[in-house]
Amino acid sequence: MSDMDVTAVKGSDEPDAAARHRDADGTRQRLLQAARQRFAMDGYAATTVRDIATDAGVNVALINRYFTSKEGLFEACLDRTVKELGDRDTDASTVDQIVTVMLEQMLDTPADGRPLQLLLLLRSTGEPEVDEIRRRTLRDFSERMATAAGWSPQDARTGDLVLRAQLVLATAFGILLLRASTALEPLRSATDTELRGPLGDAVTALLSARS
Amino acid sequence: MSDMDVTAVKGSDEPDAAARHRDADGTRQRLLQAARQRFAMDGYAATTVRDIATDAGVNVALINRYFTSKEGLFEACLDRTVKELGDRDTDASTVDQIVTVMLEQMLDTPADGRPLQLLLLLRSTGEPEVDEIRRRTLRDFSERMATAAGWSPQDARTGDLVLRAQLVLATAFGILLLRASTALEPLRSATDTELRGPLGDAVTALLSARS
DNA sequence: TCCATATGTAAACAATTGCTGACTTCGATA
DNA sequence: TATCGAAGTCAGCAATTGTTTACATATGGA
Repeated sequence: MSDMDVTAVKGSDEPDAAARHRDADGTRQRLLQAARQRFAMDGYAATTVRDIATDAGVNVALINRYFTSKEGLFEACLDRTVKELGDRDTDASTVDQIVTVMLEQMLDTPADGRPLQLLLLLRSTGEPEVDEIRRRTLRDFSERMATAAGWSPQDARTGDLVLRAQLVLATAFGILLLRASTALEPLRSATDTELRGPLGDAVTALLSARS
Repeated sequence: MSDMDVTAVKGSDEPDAAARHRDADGTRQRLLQAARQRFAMDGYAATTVRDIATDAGVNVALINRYFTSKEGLFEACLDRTVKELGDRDTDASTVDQIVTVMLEQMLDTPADGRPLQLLLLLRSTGEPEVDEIRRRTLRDFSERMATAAGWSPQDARTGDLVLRAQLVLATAFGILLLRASTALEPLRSATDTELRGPLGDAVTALLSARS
């Protein structure tokens, strides 16, 4: 997470090592970014506010100033994930598109921490209220996926499609965990090309219309 | 904290509230059982040695006496899981049998904490040495599964079967997490009967011989 | 019976945790 | 320029953490 080398324009609001001082919004973003990374990778309890502050290159006290508490910072991270997850992929209407969206979510695009976004939904603070947000988000997500796969609440024949969509979700989470957290080979080093085939088989088997 | 909730501990001799005094081996077992439950459900960092001791109905200091440290206790839990995982399912040679074994591992058999056993392999202490044990165990497990599905290291056509087996593993872990830790409905309440169909479809699609 | 030792208990240790308050410093504005 | 508020720093608090130490007590063999 090196600094952007935007040295061309003087007086720009880029977070230059010298110019980023006294930039409250920039500081908030740096904290959010560092927190997402830590929370997603190591979990809530294993992450220290001092870790986050150090990663962000920011004083520890500012976490409490800008986010009230460690838990407040986590909720802010969660909010962003929930928001971005709500915007995205409302267009996926076929199983193939679902596979594409899933791969897109799970692929390493180092610029934004996309795969970490999802991983965050598996991390718990222990507070029931925050956990409920996670649960509802996952519920919504799986129901949208089920809908894209043909689910309609009235149709009894598609009754288990939500469950099946949640199995797809479970697969995605398992892959993310084994890759990012456990670093299991060869899964960890598998490219999206290598993953697309097997993952497509699994998702298709789970979501395609059956007799 | 009443003593009622610790009587669920499986002991060779009955751990009666009166009779269990001065039973070193029984105390070790009570600690191991409580620790597995906590570590698997809440993770390593979120679990307190005092939590474990209270669950086990045992003095905190005995953790260090019998297992040296919190991490030593975790390793002892891990050893047991690795051992039981090594013994089991060396006989699964067809995809159907793999599904059966997976369901057996994931089903709630309250007596022993089978699903928690697997979940433990996702929990990290942060110590690289302990993590390596987890990694190797998962690697072995997935290679055994791939072998059962027809993998041979020489045959290039089965080259991605280990990766596919790890996707099966990922699915299992995801399901366990979403059920036990996140309590996502309807997945959490799904019976093994309801799970067998979808899970069978996914595993078959991942591991069956393809053209 | 008596004592050595295994087992368990209680209290407190040092380190780390999240968090707070008083302080300084910068920058915009009157 | 003087000033006031926002942004950041610093030191330290109170609580919790894993661990250890000193002590109590039960148990079995001499």
